[in-house]
Amino acid sequence: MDSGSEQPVPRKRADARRNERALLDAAAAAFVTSGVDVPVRDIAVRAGVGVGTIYRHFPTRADLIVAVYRHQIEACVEAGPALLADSDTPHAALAQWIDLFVDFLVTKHGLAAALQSDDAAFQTLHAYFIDRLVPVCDQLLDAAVAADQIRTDMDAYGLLRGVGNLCIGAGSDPRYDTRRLVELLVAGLRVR
Amino acid sequence: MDSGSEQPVPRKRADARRNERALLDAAAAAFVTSGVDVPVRDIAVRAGVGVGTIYRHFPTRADLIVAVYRHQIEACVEAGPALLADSDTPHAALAQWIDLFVDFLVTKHGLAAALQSDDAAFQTLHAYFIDRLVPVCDQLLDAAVAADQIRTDMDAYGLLRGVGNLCIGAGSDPRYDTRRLVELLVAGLRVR
DNA sequence: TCCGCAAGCGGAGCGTTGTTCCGTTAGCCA
DNA sequence: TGGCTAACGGAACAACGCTCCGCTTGCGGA
Repeated sequence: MDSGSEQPVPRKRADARRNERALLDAAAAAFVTSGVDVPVRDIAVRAGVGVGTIYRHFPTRADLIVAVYRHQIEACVEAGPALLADSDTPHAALAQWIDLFVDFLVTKHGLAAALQSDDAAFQTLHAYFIDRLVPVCDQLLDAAVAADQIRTDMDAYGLLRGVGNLCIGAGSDPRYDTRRLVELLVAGLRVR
Repeated sequence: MDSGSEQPVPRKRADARRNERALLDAAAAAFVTSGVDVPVRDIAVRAGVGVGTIYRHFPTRADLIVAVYRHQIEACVEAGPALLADSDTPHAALAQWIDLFVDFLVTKHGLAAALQSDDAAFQTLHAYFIDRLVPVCDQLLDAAVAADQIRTDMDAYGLLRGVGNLCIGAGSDPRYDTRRLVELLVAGLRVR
């Protein structure tokens, strides 16, 4: 964290900053209408730039996705400790936090699938989610374990991937109720 | 089911039958080494045929996948009633049957993901699985419900899709334990 | 204000894959 | 054996990810 009066990294050119902003807006809009798998060319057209400009600012699709959703993910990260402090029980906090995570995922068409993809282009995406969310989930799990509310043999990584997987295809079929399945999973976590 | 001495549909030409067999073998081998997303051309080369021949025999990738795995899926279908008859409790039968399903899915790289894909090319695949497996699962669920062993608010379709989803990415990361998560899901099903 | 340079841009173009289409080949039956 | 046509093969087209390089333009210095 530099507190100097001037940035050590030289400021980017005005058009570069303008394009980056335009790309983020265009990508966000494109993700809503066509999912995170929307063709790169479509995003470029929306933003009024060439495809080369996209790759210069965001080398992989994962970088673009992370940039678009960073704020929401961070909000989810910060909600963890807050829920733990406010909820009646650690298990309730865990359930509510997972609900938040599900809320986030099911509204981003194709994101849950991209998260589990073994495509190299999505490695950064996977890493970012793991890096930010696993510690929070770990904290919630630890608290619930300490309160003797859940089994001890489930780790945060596995749980988050499981929940993420259950969010794949949400909304594609009215008979597939993501939330009920997640609820089932969390219920299975309880000690009996 | 026609029991006449001759088929109403004229027998296919010898080369056509030979190629279909070669394609099934080639596809099975290609699926093992490269997953069910293996490029069509690769399968054609393995089978020693042109790509046109693939599309003539199997109009969509789903048709080819179904043809390759039909035997194993039918075995799973038939195992349902057998387990129900042999197991100690309906819930045990359900758990064992789901284990069989998981066994099948986790050994087919990419199949679980294809199953949930909303790609039109996989619609037939999805439909076939649903058509064959949902009734069996339904039977097992009904028996467990009748024995007061599980909750009544879960339908076979939702459960199977949930289990299928949990199988996505199996084996891609040693920290992701598909079987434990499925076990958790089935545990959450129990009445408490 | 003007100049020069390099940061940044755009999109043509290549490689990969799915899918179609049609000229050619070769089983099958009379 | 001859001819009809089922069946074949692969060229060709479309869609997409990604790279590369000639051109543009923002910006600091004179």
